[in-house]
Amino acid sequence: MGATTPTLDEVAQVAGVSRATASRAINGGNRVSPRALAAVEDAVRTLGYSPNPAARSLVTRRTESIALVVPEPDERVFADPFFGHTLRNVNRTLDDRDLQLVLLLARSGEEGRLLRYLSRRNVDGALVVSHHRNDRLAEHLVGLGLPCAFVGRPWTHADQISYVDTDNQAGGRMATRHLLDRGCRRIGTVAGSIDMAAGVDRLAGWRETLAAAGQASDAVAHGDFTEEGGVAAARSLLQQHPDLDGLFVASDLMAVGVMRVLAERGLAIPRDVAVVGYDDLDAAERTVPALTTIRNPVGEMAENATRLLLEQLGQKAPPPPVRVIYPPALVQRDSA
Amino acid sequence: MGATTPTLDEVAQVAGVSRATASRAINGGNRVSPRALAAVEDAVRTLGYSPNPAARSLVTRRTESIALVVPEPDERVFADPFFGHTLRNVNRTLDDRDLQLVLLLARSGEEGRLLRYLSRRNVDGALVVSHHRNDRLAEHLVGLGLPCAFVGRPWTHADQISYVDTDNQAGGRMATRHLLDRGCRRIGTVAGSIDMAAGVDRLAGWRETLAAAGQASDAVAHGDFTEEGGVAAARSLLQQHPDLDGLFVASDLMAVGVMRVLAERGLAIPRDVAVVGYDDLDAAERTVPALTTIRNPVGEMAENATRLLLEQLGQKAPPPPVRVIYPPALVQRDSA
DNA sequence: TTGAAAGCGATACCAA
DNA sequence: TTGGTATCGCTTTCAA
Repeated sequence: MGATTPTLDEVAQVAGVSRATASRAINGGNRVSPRALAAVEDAVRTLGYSPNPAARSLVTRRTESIALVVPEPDERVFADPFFGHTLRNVNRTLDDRDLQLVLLLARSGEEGRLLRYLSRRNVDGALVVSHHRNDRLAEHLVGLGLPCAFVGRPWTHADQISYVDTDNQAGGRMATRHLLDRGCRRIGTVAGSIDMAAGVDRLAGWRETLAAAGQASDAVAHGDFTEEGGVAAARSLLQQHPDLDGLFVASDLMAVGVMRVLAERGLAIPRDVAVVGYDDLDAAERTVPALTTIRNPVGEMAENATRLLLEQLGQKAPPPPVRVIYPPALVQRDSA
Repeated sequence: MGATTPTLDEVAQVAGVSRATASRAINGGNRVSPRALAAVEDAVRTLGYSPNPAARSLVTRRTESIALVVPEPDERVFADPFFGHTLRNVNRTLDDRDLQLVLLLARSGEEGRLLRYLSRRNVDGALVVSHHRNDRLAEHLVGLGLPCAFVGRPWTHADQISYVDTDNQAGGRMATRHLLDRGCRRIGTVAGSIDMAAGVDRLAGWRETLAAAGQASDAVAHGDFTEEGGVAAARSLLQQHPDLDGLFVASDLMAVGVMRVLAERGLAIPRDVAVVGYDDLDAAERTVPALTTIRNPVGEMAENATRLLLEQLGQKAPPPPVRVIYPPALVQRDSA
């Protein structure tokens, strides 16, 4: 079977109406008599008709799909629960609307294909997550005039783009203050990538708090937000600063790696070294001891970013950019 | 500014050629004089032209994109390293071709939207992963005549669909035999979902081997291939059969949960209870003790399925379905 | 409420 | 090698 897909013309013919009426009947049924509507619906059913999306969007100039853009080598995407939570909440927020979500990953480090896909307006809008300093996404999207919303502050064009974020610097301060308060005298950090706003801001919060307390802020190692990155960073950090008694780790996933290293070295958590993570995703509850961490409202952020994007899709003129910043919160468990 | 996107007509005008020539120049440049080609390329650049995909695919009847279909509630997708590996290898295999990969998840359990998307031929082909007994994907795709390939044997229409798989039953036998060989006398299993071929086949292999050895095969609990599912299954299994000394767990991820439960109960692995997992993804190396498991060539399968799909895309007539079955292999580590 | 007809922006055939 | 032109399948005025 699958010979040829029926067209709207055939539907109209079978229903005994014009193509125009058939079209109206299919799209909401406004200004169509009940009689004609029923006839068309019947015809659609018997013919197994489904509209050709190319033909449709050629005239409507809409694709009825939006992209979730993750400019990230795919290995990382699935290892990090952050993405799973985000995807899930985006998807959930889309439930009412008849929009298809298209997940776009930067294929093997080259973003050309990704940008081209967006340029061609294969989607009506884009949600950007895990944006890096040197990807050209913000610039590209603004130039394109494509509706978009970022999860996490864009590096450039931040005044022209709607985004949601948390106050990562405040989170870094909060974590560091907690370590100071529980008596740590030598506090290091496993920071995130410096090409991501979250990495930079959390580090700044840590540094600032130590400076205010008159402590040295030289014990820094950078991870890449992966568990293995946490392992490597912890190793080099402990190597250079064996006297550390507190660690602020810029993500829970990295903290898992860090805790593995501490365990290997026979260092007790929190007695020898106290550890504070960041994110409060499921990983945090499962570590031994349970991880004290800074809660990042990942789900709310994803949902809200999606809403910001959906709002733009209706409008013809781009609405003024909106910014939503969530406050972080300390979740105390057993590691600090 | 994103006023209006230039059309091919404008490009042609600027380049001083006809629309037909401009089109040829853009698509491969065959039968176009070097002079005309250069002029068009210039015009494209200065105008910032990119072709309208809707208009294009209206006539070519191709979308230049393929779907990775995951008929799975999204929570699970990201928790399982299986998907990450699959996605990554699919993506990698696509690197040479200028095809966009579109990830389609069944949104909150309803597959209607997903099937509709495929019906409309929004993609040129589909790769299906994690297919369940009661989803209508195989039937739907065959009915549609849409090129497709499955990772894992389809429940229906298996003779009309190309797919790759491993011999899961042989894997189940292999794992169980290993437990018998190391002296286990009372072997249970945490099986996978019975609505997935892999779940059923691995269980069958276990059962068959115990029967052949004259042992009881009544200690069965079902998990859903998640870590939490493994925890729950292990609890109920140990409750009912406290005398177990060997466990075949149908996925590494579930095995992680199972090992947590055993640890809680103070049961030593493998001394008190030997454990064999399935998949051999990264999780297996990280457990303590390291997990003995059955290796599933996930990467090769994904790559091969992608190739099977790509081959179909060229053809006008559907080529005969191809089936590739990989042999499983036991990877012995410390848990059994 | 209906239908005739004018596009939407490309590709591809065919004659030149 | 080129360009005129017929499509592709649908939505959307506009008159009736």
